[in-house]
Amino acid sequence: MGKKVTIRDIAKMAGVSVTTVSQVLNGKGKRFSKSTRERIIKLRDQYQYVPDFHARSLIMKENINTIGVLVPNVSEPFFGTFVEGVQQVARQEKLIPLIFSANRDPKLEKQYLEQMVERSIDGLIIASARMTTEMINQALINRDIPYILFDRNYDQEGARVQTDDYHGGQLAAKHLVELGHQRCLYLGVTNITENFKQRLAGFTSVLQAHGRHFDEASDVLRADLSRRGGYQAAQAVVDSGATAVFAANDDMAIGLLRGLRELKIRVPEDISVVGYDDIALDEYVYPQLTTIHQPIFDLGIGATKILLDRIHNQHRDETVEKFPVRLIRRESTGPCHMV
Amino acid sequence: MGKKVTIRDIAKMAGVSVTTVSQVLNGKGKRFSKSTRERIIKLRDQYQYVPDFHARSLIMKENINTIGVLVPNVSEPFFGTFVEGVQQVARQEKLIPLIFSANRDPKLEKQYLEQMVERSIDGLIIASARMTTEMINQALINRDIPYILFDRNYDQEGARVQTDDYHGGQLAAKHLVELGHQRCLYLGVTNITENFKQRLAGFTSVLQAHGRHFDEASDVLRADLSRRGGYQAAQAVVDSGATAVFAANDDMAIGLLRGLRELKIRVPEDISVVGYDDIALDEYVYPQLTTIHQPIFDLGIGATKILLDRIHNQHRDETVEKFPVRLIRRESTGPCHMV
DNA sequence: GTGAAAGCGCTAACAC
DNA sequence: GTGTTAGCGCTTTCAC
Repeated sequence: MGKKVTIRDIAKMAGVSVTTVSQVLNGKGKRFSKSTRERIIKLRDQYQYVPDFHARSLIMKENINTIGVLVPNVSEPFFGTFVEGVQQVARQEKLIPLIFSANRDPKLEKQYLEQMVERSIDGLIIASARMTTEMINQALINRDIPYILFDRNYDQEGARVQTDDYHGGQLAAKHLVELGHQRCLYLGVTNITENFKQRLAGFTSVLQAHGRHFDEASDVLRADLSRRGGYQAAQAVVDSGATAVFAANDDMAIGLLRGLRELKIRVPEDISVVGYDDIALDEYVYPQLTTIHQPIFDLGIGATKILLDRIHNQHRDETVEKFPVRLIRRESTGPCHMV
Repeated sequence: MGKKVTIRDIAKMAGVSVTTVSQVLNGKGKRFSKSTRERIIKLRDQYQYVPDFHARSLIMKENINTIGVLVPNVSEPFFGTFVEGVQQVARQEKLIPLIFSANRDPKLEKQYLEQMVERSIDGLIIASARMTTEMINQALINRDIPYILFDRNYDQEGARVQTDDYHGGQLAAKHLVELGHQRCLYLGVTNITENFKQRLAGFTSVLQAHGRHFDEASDVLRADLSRRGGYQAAQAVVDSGATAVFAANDDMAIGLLRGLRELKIRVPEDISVVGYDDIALDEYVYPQLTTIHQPIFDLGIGATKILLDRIHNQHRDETVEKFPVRLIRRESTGPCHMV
């Protein structure tokens, strides 16, 4: 316990200068005698000397091998899986991922962002629907830190990984139309971020193309983007008389499933439910959830790889990497049984 | 974009010395004239000057207001909720929580730990069943960093938050005995960590006290500590002929629920299932899971508060704070229907 | 082969 | 009221 051993301590004990120790320990000590080198190495091991991180980064300015990851909430399965993808690449590349979970609080997000910048991270992955590019740049204080955006507005600039939400919405609608449903509902938030808007737009377009009536005023149910939100919306869903619901994400859908069950509504016999994301949980709820699959884990991997590329190659272009979505049919959807 | 503005730049522009700037910006500038102070503040805002973190911590050595949180896996609901508890306190206390998710990989855990130490965090919360106190101390390189243990072996030293796992096991057994079950199974890992051992011991003790036959060789089913593990164990559970199962945690129980459903076994009519933890999901699965409640969120809060106390007051005692567990009866358990 | 010296950006005694 | 100076622990030129 106690005083930290510094490079000077080692130098003194080895009877050499700090320069020598520094050089040797950084693999630049070819010019020193073998005996000196060995003496220093031995001392380092013996005293468990580790160079001070701050002193080091004060000089070196880069190559810290740290990336920051800002997500709304790690405890949501969606972001949890995303973070796992990031971590997988991080492990391979010997990167340290600093995870920040900002609880969708813009002020906190900004604060965390500033913290990361101060701590001289090499790059950033930002999954926040709330922050505008402007806010991000401001927090980055014009420092030249590469970052990748994820799960956010389309209308912003910046490199990012993205899935085709519009197509996802289309897939959901097509599936329900094929099952014969006449009246379909969208359950979710309508205007918060572009990705949700896109899902809804894709959904609407297919519905209308098949002659279904759908307008936002009557066929969109707003609810909190959470299991609880979906749960609480169950009664409204039933009251609407619709036979199918497309939920903005799986969490809502799972909540809705519970709500419907408690109201003695059978899924899919009475009402079909489609979710969005394909979180790991979907197979464990009852009935198993039909959903639009997003490759969440791969998105984490992809985002990290792109980031690394930008860190090392100083790309200034705004790559947009698209990942495919697809329908996963499980048990929560079925043919329309309305007479 | 580009050069970072330093304290010297500000000083030059304000026509004062760096000391003046430093003092003013750190709220220690009472002795300076108002005009000087205002000039400096204005310049800082204008150029968005932020003191360099590393330069700062090189001198200050503490009061960085950062704590490290090491968990096996943020994407597991249990740890996700725990981390949320930590974050709540962190927000209130203006602490920055650095979250590390080490995927139960001891080497990674050690590496992350070292990283945290280097980055001069003020304290640590370690949730790892794998690391021994010795390993932790080694990674901490004898630096005097306060840390709190969570969800791990009892037989280690160190301050920690803890729940009474033995009692939890007892509660589960008592519940099943009261429902008339004769043959009960324990599904889980048997000997990895003390908390699981305790659950099993408590469970066993009550069963035997009530004259039930229970021995580890035949009545303990081993499976992976995950939803998948529970799922895969379903057939074995059925084959055993038992009418009730106590799963080591909720994730396993939820997996088991799915497995039993697919095997057309009714829960709770044919088999009762009790989980452990009371993760938020329990109310959303079908049937809703009867479980032993651990105050996960509160444990996060508690751990953080104790840590803060230790950071500020330099306690050297090894506080062990106990949190209560209780049975939450839901739908997955019922009277034994065996003839 | 080795080391002295400069300096990264900042804070804090201690002068003036 | 304000500035000088001395580091924090480290890396890196450059001289010997």
